[in-house]
Amino acid sequence: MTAPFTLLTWNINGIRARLDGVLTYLAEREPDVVCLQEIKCEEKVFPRVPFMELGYQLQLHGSKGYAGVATLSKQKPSEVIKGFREAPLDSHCRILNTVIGGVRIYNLYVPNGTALGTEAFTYKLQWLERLRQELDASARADEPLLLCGDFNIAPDARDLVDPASMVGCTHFSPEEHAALAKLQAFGLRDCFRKFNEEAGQFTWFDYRAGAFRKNQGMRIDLVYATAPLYERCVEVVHDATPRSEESPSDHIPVLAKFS
DNA sequence: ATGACACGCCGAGCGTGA
Repeated sequence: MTAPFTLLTWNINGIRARLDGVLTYLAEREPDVVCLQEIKCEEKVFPRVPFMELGYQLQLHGSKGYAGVATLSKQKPSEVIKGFREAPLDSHCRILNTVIGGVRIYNLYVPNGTALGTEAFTYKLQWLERLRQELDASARADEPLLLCGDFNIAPDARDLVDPASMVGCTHFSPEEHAALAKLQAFGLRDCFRKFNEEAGQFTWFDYRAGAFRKNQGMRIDLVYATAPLYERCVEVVHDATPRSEESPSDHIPVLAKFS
């Protein structure tokens, strides 16, 4: 995109349970591109009309009651790919790959992994490995490319409350960090950390035990960009305000501005 | 040490989340 744009990435934990809040937020902020994760519905059930009325084009990749991603944009994408390029294609519906205004944008809901040693954990690692392979085969680090979404990995010790207590747990294991590092080694940089080096800057808070009130969470919703786009990144903000609204998602939105 | 919320699943607990 030669023009400036704002990007919003937000795991909304069910579009049907969150519709009013998301619409209100988009109407206020008017981001150019919106990457939603965990829409938790099939494409035919997604409430398209109110988003179209806000001026968005909708690209959906969803399945019944679980996972699913949606990319909304004011400008019509020039390319839309659901899932990986090569079979097997993303049966959980976790990847939506679009080109909007000349920028390839991967909207990602990385598998949770459940627990170390489980099939789900192996799936998470393999999924990240496949993503790196796809980038190698189809993308270039010297072109504008953006990966954003719910990575389900806290990149470093600043990105959760008590690293010591997370040893042996998913989201902060050496295996996941290695997979993330390998993905990043394609030539991607963490846009939030361009502007903020502090610990305790979280995007997800457990619904239980007053975690949000106590700022006990994790930074797992991330925006990665290749160098040409990273240079154009002028702001990344975690916006906690929707968490104080009624019936919030357990994730807060992340807004990134590019000049 | 454990549990604590919430979603969507054809209707009740359950799988899943992180």
